[in-house]
Amino acid sequence: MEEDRSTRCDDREDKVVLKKGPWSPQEDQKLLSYIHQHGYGSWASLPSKAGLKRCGKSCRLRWTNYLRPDIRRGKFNLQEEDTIIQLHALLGNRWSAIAAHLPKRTGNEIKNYWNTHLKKKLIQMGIDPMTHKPKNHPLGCAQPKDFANLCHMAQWESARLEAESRLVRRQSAAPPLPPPQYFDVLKAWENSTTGGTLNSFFADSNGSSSLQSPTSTLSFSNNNLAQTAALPTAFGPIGGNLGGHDQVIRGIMDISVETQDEDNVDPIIIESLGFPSFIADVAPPPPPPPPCDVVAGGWWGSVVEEDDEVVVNYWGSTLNDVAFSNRRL
DNA sequence: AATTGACCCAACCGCCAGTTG
DNA sequence: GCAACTGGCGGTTGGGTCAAT
Repeated sequence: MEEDRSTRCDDREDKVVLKKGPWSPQEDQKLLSYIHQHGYGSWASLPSKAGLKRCGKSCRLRWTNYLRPDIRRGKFNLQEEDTIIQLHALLGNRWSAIAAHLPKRTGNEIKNYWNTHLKKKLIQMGIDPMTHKPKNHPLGCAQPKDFANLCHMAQWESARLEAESRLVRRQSAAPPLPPPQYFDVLKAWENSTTGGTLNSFFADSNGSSSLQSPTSTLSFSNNNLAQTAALPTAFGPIGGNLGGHDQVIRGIMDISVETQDEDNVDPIIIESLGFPSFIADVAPPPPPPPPCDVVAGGWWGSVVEEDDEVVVNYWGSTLNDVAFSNRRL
């Protein structure tokens, strides 16, 4: 492939001197009118065609973070804050994945907001913004396997979302991206809260599953299903108290309905939870945890014994929030 | 009014994965 | 299989703004 060398941002001897720094209104106008007429098929060749002395990378950034018409600027509302915090707990610093659940917000904007506002907010609440655990939480040393499974699902879906959006971008460069596909787990969740049943999501225990997004080539293998099916069992300790999965799920549904007031996240919930390390699969493995005296079931078991509703409430709220944000896309 | 420091955010940088020849 | 290239992402920075002194 022949590269238009003048469009690279790297320093080169044969380069055209490229402008850096803030964009002028004239440059914005040039970029906008070019994209309006031709779309943005190739960022590498766009600057020269549009008459801009910028590298393609800079043009792409300007477009995606500022000029795109579907960007909402201004303060984040409580619902958005809530969603960001909870998605960060699930996905870590994967801003683009988080942005996929926040319509009209860019990853860069969310990243900035996290670094300048939300991080401090959590710290003030006594929560470690990276692990989402209360600092010095006595139970913070164990991570339940089932939580890891749920986390794994979230990450898996996130990766799928990214792959699909990449595919779509390649298939049609100029037209705006379609709304991201549902987090399948959340889709089932949402379905269940609006008349469907979550049981149908878990119904097929034979290993086949209808969980497949229209564009995804991924399907649930037996192994994947085993992990997926861990969701109901993730509530096993509670199920033991409540008497089976159905009841557990119904309980979760009820709570999720109660948490429809998405502006209301009780900090006590977060504090009492001692969030598990959701990002454990993404980040390098943490140092071995110090020995701790928790009952069988570790973090989960302990918290459940003390306050099982709080745990369910958190997940109800988290999943509900993501589903809510998807509904608005 | 001048200075200082904190805060905010647009833009840049470096890295990585995927694609192409 | 390899090198060159592109697009995308997360981390970081620099300059503008604002409040406190």
